Amino acid sequence: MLDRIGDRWSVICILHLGEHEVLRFTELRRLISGISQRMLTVTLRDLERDGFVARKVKPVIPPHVEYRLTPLGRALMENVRSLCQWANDHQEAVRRARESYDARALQDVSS
Amino acid sequence: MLDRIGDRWSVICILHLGEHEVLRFTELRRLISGISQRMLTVTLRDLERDGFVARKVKPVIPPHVEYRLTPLGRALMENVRSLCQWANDHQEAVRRARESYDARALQDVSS
DNA sequence: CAGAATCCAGTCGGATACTG
DNA sequence: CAGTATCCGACTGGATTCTG
Repeated sequence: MLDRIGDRWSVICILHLGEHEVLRFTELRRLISGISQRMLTVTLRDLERDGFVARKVKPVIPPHVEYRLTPLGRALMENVRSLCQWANDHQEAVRRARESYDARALQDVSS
Repeated sequence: MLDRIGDRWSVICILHLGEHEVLRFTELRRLISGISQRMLTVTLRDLERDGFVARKVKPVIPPHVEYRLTPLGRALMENVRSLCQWANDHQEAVRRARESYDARALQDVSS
């Protein structure tokens, strides 16, 4: 299951669905700028398969498909969100660590 | 930073370092059966670069290198562990969701 | 012991074109 | 609108070999 958490697009999808209750395919596509429609399709199918997202098709023309989090998906979203929150709070520390590491690496090369 | 959380080997490394305080390269390698020495090297260097892991080299022959979590790394580990805990608690639900999805998918094909 | 370097097969994901 | 299908370049990570 950690695969899904480790997947960039899955996380972003879940986060957006967490703030919007229900979203159509194209709405999600617009929210997640940069995602290809192929990856959105694949990601949503995987999330649906795992029981995190519910997909409802309204049989009209043109097609109308809604996505929303299941209770399980909402629970996952809470966890993911708090992890993202933590990541956000400490990203500055990581940035500094990287800078100092890279600086040391440069030193080691020149010596 | 979510890259690191999403990386399978990073998560496993962090978890092991969370229960062992300090580990040598080969000890980690043995604990994480299945990892190649290349990926262990790469993973540890990335974790060190991000400031999650401290690497201490004792200049003896043969080499003796120790890895341990930094305070930042320990904080990350707590988060990761609770997420893994959640994942574990709900993996059965996911398994069922997948089964029912796959069953439905088969139906749809045959109809 | 703890890596570094190289090679290479497999996978991922973007771009594009087509459809009910 | 909401996909599916195909092609293909890029990156990933394992296996292997070599080193202080």
